[in-house]
Amino acid sequence: MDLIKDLQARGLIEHHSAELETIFSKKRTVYLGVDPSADSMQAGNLVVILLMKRLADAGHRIILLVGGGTGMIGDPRESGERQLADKKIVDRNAKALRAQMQAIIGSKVTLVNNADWLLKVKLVDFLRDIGKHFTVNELVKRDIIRRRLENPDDSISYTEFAYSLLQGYDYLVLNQKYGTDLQLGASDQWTNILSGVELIRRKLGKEAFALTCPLVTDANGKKFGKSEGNAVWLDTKKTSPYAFYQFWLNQPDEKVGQYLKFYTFMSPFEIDALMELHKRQPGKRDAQRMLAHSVTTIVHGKAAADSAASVSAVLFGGKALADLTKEEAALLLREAPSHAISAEQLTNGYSVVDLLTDTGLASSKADARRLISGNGVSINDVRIENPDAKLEDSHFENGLALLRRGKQMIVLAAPAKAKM
RNA sequence: GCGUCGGUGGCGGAGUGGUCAAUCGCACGAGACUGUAAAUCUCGCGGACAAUGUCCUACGAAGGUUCAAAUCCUUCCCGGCGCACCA
Repeated sequence: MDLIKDLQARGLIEHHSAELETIFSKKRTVYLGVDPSADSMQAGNLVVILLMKRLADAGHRIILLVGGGTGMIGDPRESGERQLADKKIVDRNAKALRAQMQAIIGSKVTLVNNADWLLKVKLVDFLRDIGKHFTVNELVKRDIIRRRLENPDDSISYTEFAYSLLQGYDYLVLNQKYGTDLQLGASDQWTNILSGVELIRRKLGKEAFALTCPLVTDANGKKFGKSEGNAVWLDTKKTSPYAFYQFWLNQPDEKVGQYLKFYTFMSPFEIDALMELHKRQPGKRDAQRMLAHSVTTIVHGKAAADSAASVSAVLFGGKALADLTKEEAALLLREAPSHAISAEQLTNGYSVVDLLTDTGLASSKADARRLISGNGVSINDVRIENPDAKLEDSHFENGLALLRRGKQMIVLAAPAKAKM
């Protein structure tokens, strides 16, 4: 299937600045900008990263821009002025993001940081050479800016107002330096991307293109926000491969089909066939299983995906810990998050509350107690009912205690000495 | 600069001297039902502890009045609006 049809079948195209046939009539140099406001990307960013990979695989040249310069400012949001990021943090985040994208997309990627040119820009030169090509009349018509102008409590600073010029300038620089002639982004970046398209046309008389994909939303129509606290990160330190796998496995029926198209490389035809099956037996969750395994493979590799699937099968297979085979128990100990308990702790009486906070399953002791009184904690699938409960020998099976918060958050506790 | 209104928990938004760790909605977490789903319902949602209670921190910041302050006063910081200045 050719690229255009594939992208359309997946619903990956939201806006495009010219006919798709024109845009893809030759090999392009494509760029995507990522804002370094965190040290890891998360599930929301992944669609557009994978879109880049799709283009790369189709033979287009790929440039990834980390917004080390624009990240100092931040693009305008719906409401409320952004906090300016600290320079050191931006630098550190930029490095982390760079490595992450490289790993997913592969080797033939050019990486640039707009701090390299934006931080050198002289104000008066910028206003003369770039600012002259933008009219305030046009800028104030933009949705987000207009909304913030109309709502006095959310007024917008000049800094954020000018953000679009910087992004436009990035495109201009990349066009001159690398011949970049296509910019990608999520649809919320559409007008910012067009700034660059316009700027290149006015200043250089050249045509450059723009393409956006839809913003991914969850079942409630909300976008996966980085600030929501429940973000699913690509960094294994922030979200373990097991948790990452579980996230995808838990997607609702209404969304699996779309996510398969957005987040995997299965062909739209295969996906449709799978969804047909799934509709007949939604309870089997085959579509979710496929989604979880595919995405985990893309991000963390096949070995990690296989392990996550195996651990999930054991944990949700309905078997008691005592009934696990040696192999299964070993697998759990190897793959699931674990926590060592010293002999003294055990003999001195180690409370379940402490165990919950020490393993990170609860954010505080108060939180741990709340969870226990809310029937949310179990060890080896036996519910802990007393908030003052201590960890005892009887809690261990095969030398392990499987601590569970809710259904999916698990940590294995094992005595420090006993190695299996 | 002057005047005026405002700044409350992740967000929105009540409260305007004790009954306030602060109504309510959203978000989030747990439970029930299910299919590790959705919808629905229930509970929870600052922290520590000798824990059905006690204490600490918290309503922009710092002081003050009071037996008692999110609530009153002073100063400062930040934002909105109006006026002035400047054009």
